[in-house]
Amino acid sequence: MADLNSTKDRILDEALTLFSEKGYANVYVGEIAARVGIKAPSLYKHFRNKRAIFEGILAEMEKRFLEQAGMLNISGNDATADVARYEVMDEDTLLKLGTDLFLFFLHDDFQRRVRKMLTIEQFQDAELAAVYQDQYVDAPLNYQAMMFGMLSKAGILKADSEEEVSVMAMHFYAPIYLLLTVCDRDPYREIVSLKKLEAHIRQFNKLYGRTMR
Amino acid sequence: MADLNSTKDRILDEALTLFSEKGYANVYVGEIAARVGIKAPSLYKHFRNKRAIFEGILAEMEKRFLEQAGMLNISGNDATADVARYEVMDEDTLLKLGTDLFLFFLHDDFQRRVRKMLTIEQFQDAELAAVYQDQYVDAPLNYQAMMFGMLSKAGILKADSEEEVSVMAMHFYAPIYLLLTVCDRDPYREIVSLKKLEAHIRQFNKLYGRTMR
DNA sequence: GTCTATAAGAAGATAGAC
DNA sequence: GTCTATCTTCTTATAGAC
Repeated sequence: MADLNSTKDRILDEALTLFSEKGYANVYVGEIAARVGIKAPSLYKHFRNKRAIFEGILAEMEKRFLEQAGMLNISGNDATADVARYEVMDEDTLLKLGTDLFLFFLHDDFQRRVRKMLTIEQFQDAELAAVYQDQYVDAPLNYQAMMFGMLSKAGILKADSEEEVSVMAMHFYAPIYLLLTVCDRDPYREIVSLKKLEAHIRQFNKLYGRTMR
Repeated sequence: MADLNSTKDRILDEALTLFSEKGYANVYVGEIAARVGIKAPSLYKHFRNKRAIFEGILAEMEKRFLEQAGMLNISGNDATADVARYEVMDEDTLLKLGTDLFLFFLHDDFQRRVRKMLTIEQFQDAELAAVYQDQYVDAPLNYQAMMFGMLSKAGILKADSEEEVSVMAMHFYAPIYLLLTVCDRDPYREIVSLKKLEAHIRQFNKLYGRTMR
């Protein structure tokens, strides 16, 4: 899917779009083919069967998720550098952090389609559920907890224990997650959701920020 | 579905179970029939077609949701009575409130299956998305906001404005929602999630409770 | 209301020409 | 690698006996 000029990648791309809108079972191979501009039987020169297309999408997904996690780790492993980076954390920086996370998940085309597809297909198979769990729950919570842990050690946020930090991460991320699912369901709610997101983060900062206590 | 002795209601019940596990398109009428203990053609004496079974479930759903909303309104309309009820609100009462909400959504068999079915089918049709939005986002948030508004007027919780109350409701409910979707995806995470829920509510109380400030 | 038999059609997949 | 023609299977739904 990296190169949308190759037919194989265009198949994956169109299939992902359709799967994310209608679910795997409601998409017919002829539909995918039509969007690519070929006939159904030609698909079988690129993929063994319909299932293989789905698995091709999962493979691409895994590849991109790993790249993404790698990026997080690079910034996350060097605690000293990170503390330095976040030392200047104020309300507007926190707001930007949350909004960026939200908008990346919401607007990145690949992210959006994969998330919707996994939402539909998550109950088919434990592996899909695990991918969803990791990507949209555990990884963001762990990342936020790591960051807030450093911020609280640096005296910027107020937390008395490791557990408080992990709850703090949930308090920061759960509203982002909720608003994300709201916008996936109804894109017209995006503007209202962005306002709610901002109100959430400002109040989060008021509740947890050292300067306010 | 009220009377599970009638074949018609047993069809709705088994269909809901299957739709919530595999999605509408992956369930065959013969499968539903087999669970009820009849053959596929016999189904058509009770429902015009497969779609009518799905719509029968939606009708039952709407009926139960309305009953449920009625119950909330009864307690919600009389503000004086509610303030009196919540005046003794302390951390343990708040904890029970949140846990009850969580466990009702999670364990009530009808709720659980309907929520999973709507999760799978939400992108098929704007009406299904709207039902989901109302039942699992807007209604709980409005209810919590109403309650926290009263509690803050009564001086039990700390909020300076209407908007703060609505953010407070999101801070209370969003983690509940997130943990709910986690448990739907993987029931083995229920025990851990209940612990996280408790930690969340205690910290919420610490952040927003008047007594702590 | 339930059954068996069967029609009708949809959808995945293959064969083989170009 | 793409096409047309076709096969096969699966699934919904109907007909008509009991």
